[in-house]
Amino acid sequence: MGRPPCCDKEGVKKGPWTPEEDIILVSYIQEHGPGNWRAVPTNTGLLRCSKSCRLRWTNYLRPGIKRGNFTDHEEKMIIHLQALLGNRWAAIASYLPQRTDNDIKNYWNTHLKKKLNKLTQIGGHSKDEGFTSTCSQQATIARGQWERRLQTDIHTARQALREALSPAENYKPDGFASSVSLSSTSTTTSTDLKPSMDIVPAGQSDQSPSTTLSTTYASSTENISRLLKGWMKNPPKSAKTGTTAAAGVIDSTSSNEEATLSAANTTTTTSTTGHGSIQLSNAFESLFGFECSLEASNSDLSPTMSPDQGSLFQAESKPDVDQDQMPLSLLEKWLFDEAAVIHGKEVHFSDFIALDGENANFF
DNA sequence: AACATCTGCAACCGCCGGCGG
DNA sequence: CCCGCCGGCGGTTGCAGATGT
Repeated sequence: MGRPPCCDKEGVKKGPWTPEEDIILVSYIQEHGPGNWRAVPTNTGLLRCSKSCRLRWTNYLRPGIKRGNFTDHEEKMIIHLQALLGNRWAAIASYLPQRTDNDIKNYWNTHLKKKLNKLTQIGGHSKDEGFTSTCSQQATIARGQWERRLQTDIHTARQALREALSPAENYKPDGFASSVSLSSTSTTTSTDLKPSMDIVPAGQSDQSPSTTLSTTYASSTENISRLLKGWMKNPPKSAKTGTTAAAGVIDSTSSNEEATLSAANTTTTTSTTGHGSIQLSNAFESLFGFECSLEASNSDLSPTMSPDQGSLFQAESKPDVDQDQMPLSLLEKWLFDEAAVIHGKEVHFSDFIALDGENANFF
């Protein structure tokens, strides 16, 4: 309250980042690992506020970010997740590990909202756009069908959840437990955990690269790409062990990140994380990328992914606090606050989707 | 070819919550 | 318990490039 914004300081540069700044930032993070953003401007000499540095890193420079066109599956997932979660872009982004919340938000605001608006105006009878017609139908019927279906699943879910939570509160799948334990310290660095993704430098996409790419920035992205590749090959020594104290925020998660990122370069995954994330994505793609097979929703999700995979994915690659912390609290609320959820006509599907993802852990 | 309008996206802003002193 | 710091999140803006006239 009343606290001046961090960027009010004189001499803080604003506006687009230059390639030089990017390289400085990447170099610093290469050296120290992500985190402790407060120290970044002072240590690097960048005339940027810490927030700007963090944003630049998480939204643009961070390895594993996929840029360029969204696939149909991604679009469908976004549409449905938005319908279920609302404008909780970070939560939505957590289900699309390669996309940033900013990216998804932009994509929604510029593309999908428009599409859906158009379709709802038309009445949802568009036939020329396979995707959109499918999605408009899904968007309009999804709630009802999901509600019905999910309500039928509620009983089962609740039973299982009670069993899972009540006898020993400490029954948590490994990943879930670790997510809880890590959540307090890894919120910053976990944002950067996009394990086992091919390094797709900013401005380059592994699929149908955007033709609107800024050519003026191409050289910089290449530079950064090289930088990052170098980073992958030579993970920061300090970030692995010694940075913990220095950075203050770096923890074991970061080390995992480094390890995983290193592994990413050789596609040798050191843990199941990457596969978990991919499988979860696939699971959701199977969930949302249906031929309108909403029937596939819950039942398909669970077998696609082992509990460990799902939980590991959540623990290690889900930056969002919802993924780390919401499940338990939400589940508790959901479990014990019956009237709010079950009897209300307006069932909060955000709860359900969280639970749905959680089903992978619990069921 | 020149101008106007539209679009996409990077970045900023303000608020909020967690955490530690 | 209070307060300040820090980072995360969602909404919004501004600009550059694309497209239309």
